[in-house]
Amino acid sequence: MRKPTLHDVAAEAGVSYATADRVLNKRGGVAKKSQTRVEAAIAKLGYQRDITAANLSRRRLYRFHVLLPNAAGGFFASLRQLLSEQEEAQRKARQAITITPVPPFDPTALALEIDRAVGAGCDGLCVVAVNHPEVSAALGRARAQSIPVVTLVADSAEGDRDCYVGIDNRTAGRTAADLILLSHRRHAQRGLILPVMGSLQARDHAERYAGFCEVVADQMAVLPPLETGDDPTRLNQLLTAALAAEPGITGLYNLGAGVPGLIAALDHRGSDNIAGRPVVVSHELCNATRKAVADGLIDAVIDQKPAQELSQALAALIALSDGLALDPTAGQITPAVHFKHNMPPQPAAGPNKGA
Amino acid sequence: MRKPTLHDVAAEAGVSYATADRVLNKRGGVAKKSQTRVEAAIAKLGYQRDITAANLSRRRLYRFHVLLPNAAGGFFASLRQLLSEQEEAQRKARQAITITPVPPFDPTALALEIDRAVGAGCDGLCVVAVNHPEVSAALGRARAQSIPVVTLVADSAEGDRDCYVGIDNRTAGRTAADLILLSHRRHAQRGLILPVMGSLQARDHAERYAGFCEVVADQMAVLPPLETGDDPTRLNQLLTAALAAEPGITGLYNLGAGVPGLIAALDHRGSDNIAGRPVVVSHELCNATRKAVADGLIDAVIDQKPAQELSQALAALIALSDGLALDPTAGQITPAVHFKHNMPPQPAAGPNKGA
DNA sequence: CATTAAATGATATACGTCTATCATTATCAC
DNA sequence: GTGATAATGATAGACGTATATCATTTAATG
Repeated sequence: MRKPTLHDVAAEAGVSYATADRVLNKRGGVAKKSQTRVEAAIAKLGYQRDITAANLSRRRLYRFHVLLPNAAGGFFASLRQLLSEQEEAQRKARQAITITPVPPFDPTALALEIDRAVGAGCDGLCVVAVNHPEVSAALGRARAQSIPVVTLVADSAEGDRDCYVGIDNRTAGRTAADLILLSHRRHAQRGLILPVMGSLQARDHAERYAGFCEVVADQMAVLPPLETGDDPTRLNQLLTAALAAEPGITGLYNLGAGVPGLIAALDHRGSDNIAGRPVVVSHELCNATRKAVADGLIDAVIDQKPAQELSQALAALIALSDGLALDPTAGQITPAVHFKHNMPPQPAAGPNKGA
Repeated sequence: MRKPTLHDVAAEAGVSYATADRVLNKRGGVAKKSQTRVEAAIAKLGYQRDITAANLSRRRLYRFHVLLPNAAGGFFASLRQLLSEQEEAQRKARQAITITPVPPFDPTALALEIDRAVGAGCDGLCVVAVNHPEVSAALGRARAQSIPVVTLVADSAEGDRDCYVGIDNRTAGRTAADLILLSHRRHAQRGLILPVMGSLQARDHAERYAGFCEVVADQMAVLPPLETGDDPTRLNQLLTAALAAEPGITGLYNLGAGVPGLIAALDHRGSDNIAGRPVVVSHELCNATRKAVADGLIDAVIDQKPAQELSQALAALIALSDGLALDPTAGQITPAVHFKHNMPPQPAAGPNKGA
């Protein structure tokens, strides 16, 4: 027995195809009686609209807007790069993706771009959230027009979006804590840990920090975190000073950006005996962290796998605009943990061949 | 400008739709001249067949056969469970998946089931490979009929399959090594490590072992591996004896199955001071390893994320049967590393609601 | 009962591809 | 040139849905 079609539903309900269609697509102008009969038939037959046929008929193009912070270099730059590489492939799947760079941490600018995307016609939004009433309001306006919203990397309030795709930052902080505990595993002396972060205001940093402290606090001493604003220069200065002031530091958790500053401060100390240097755990696999791991300056890197995040975000948008229920694991990303000897190969950075 | 259709291609090539179709679908009976003109037109217009329309027209059903070892409990049991849960969702996507249990490590039985699946009509095979000429031959027969073959979890020779979906076992072994190195990081004394494995004959075990040794060998002493045949009882016996014989062991790498035996042997030693106990790294997140980590008997678990493997394997089969080029990262799975404080929630084991 | 509005049915076209049939034209050997 | 074969063109129906039009039936109102 093949999949039931809308014709089958109409027959089962004893109405015409047109009426069944009116119910299915909520076109209105149907008597309540017919409405219920059609719905009953749909339930009875287990009818599922054939989305491919529907899309074919509609000449559907999924128009997705992705708003990414335009921070130069680093994590978001590689995200933008990845996305533009995927663009061609997505086009084949009837997806037209518009990438809009947005000033980072600027709620007004982000809200403006959200409204603009909605105005320009859009079937789905993918946004790196900034927690702010203006942004919430703009996302609310989008969702009021039933435009699906997916937050990427940084989440917003649950009511603001349909799905969050990214790592659980609290768990990531706990992972870092476990790594540092492991490094002190066979060590009698109590550890002294220094967290290094961009800002306690940034929700993702705050969550990582909280998760980290939850686990580490009762087994080790944790110094007050350095807040660097993700600025390498400032990070270098603060960290150099802190290391000088506290020679007993046995571990560092760098949970934000500004890795070059971290490296400068660590490198400066010279490469005396490895066992004596603090254990260093950092986030995000990039050129800087790769090199630092290879050089033995960073012990472990927690990576959120931007490529996978992107494809899951787009998949979620498609599912949402098809009106499918998201399975609960849709947005979950398990971060990868990398060390000196299990580094994945550097992805080829070459642009697409051909015109 | 919208996507070009096959009609556009025909017009561009100056032939009829029928001829363009004959070329596109290799029906034969076309003059070489027309053939090249059509191909040139396809290239010029960048024509891409609309797969959704094609599938609609063909009433296509992807009939995939998944052959999984029928080992009771443990890793493959959870794989089978996952797969049957996904079945309903896949059906919506025009996929009919047949799960066939196969005796583990039995090349003849596996080859037989492969041939049977091919005979029964099949558009794609997903197999946990066993390296053996009989299996290679059966896979070769399948591929001779241009049935795509994906190996899952355990790879076969490169020529036998189109794609391998799973972790890189050598890299996983290196990850385990890095974890153990990290645990000895702040430790002056040279470590003494005992590897515990199912069999050196199993390719995945051998690869993990090799990767592990590559990294660890020059910094620590590695004892000859225990070969347990993945049997918990035997593992318990061998390990208990080994721990008694070598009280100086500082680390264990359990790279196969039989975790309950591992736990019995470790538990038996009593929970004296944690710092004194060997560091334990194991594979596969399951009830046994979860509990052992919670109890502090296992320090880290490397998991290959069976759910993700399955969905990637099916995605690869679809891409292959659509004749698309696989992107090179299609089969790559980055294993997750879990510790006591970053355990993911136990997935709900409930069956699908409704009939 | 007549009048108007609401609900429904019947039907046609389109989306882009696949498949099949049949008529037409080109090509070859002899 | 004749006949046979190969290549091509023209066309129609199907897949399941979306969308629109128009005619018809049903219900509501006075």
